[in-house]
Amino acid sequence: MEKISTGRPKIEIKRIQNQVHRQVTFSKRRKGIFKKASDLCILCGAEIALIVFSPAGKIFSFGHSSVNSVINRFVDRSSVVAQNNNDGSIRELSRRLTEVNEELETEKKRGLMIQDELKKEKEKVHQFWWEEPIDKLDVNELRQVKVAMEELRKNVMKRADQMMETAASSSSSFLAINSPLHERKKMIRIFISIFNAIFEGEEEEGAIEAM
Amino acid sequence: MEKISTGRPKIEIKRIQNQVHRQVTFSKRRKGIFKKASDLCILCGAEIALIVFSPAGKIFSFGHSSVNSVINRFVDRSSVVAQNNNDGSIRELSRRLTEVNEELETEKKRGLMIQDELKKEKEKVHQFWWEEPIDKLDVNELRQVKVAMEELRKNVMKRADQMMETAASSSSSFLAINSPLHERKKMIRIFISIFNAIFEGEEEEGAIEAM
DNA sequence: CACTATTTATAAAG
DNA sequence: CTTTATAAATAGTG
Repeated sequence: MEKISTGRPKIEIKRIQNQVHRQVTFSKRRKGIFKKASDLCILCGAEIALIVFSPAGKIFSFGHSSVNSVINRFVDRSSVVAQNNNDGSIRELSRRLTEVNEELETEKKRGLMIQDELKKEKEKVHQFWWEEPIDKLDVNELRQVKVAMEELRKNVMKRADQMMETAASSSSSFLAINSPLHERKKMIRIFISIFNAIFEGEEEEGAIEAM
Repeated sequence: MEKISTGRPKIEIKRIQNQVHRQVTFSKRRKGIFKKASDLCILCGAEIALIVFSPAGKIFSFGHSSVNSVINRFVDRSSVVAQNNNDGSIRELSRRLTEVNEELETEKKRGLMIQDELKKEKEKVHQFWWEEPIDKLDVNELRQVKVAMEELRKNVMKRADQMMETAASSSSSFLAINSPLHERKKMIRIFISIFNAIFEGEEEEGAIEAM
């Protein structure tokens, strides 16, 4: 048993013919060079822009402090004063547009995430309150329910009264603005139904009192 | 004579403090990274632009096929808009920039509003559900309230029954485990109170029915 | 800049 | 993706 691996062979620096092989090497070396760039920035405080297009046309870039700032610095230096008028302003505009576009993208993502969170939060808390279970309440909470029920009873009564008045006088109210007359009458009927649902159960009451 | 070389030490990737040392490292690594860039171009046929500013402000660049061509390709990509060197494209760019800026503004506002709503939703530690106002419900919600109230009535009755059974038999239940007998009796009284609060109001019922 | 002792990067294979 | 053996890069030194 000699070498079970050939190890890393020396390779000639020339175009790699095998397509798959070339793609693999591209990935590995791209990773390597971006790390080198980053290291150089950190170690020496250099400003660097590195832009790489893969043979397939995919783009990769790195910049410190940003690709655009380095490009601008480069363009300023190299283009003497020649294209300061037209090209320069186009590039500047392009740069700004890119920046703003990126910011917009970020902002949209953020918005979506927050919206999602809000949705979850609402779903979590909001089965409608009147659908929440009574089973899990402790003694003190049940006391509060009692008080609240009495309050609710008053409110239902009051609101039913208001409804009646509104219907009788046909005076305008926040409801009347959007509701035709028959709609208001329907609401009144519903209030009465609620009222009845809450207060109608005398027969069971007797059973309880017998205890 | 003595080969007491320590060899190459591992170094941490952080800014090199010593100024001379930093300059030396910059030179060495700059050479390295430019070779890597060149290799990547040749091996894989990638298009690369590499721009480096030394901490002292000196500029070094490498590009295949040229720095500018790669930069232009980069700018084109990221700005979406084709970059023809005429006034039309400037106007178009300007217009788009304005557009995108406005969209960004809207998006930010929307984000803030949603975030605000989320905050409120979370803070709304819920007054306990039975304390929530009935005033703001619409017709459909009121219908649901009615159904829920009927359900609630049944539940209260059922629970009161359970309480009675538990008290009568002294059999263990999830409540009995933690509650001494007098505590359970107290709960039963509370249930009965609730029940009464809900179902006792005959006198008002008459008034409603008169309508 | 040249010289190593070492760390890093990576080509090929699992 | 992980491993392996080896090529390449490079920190400290003269």
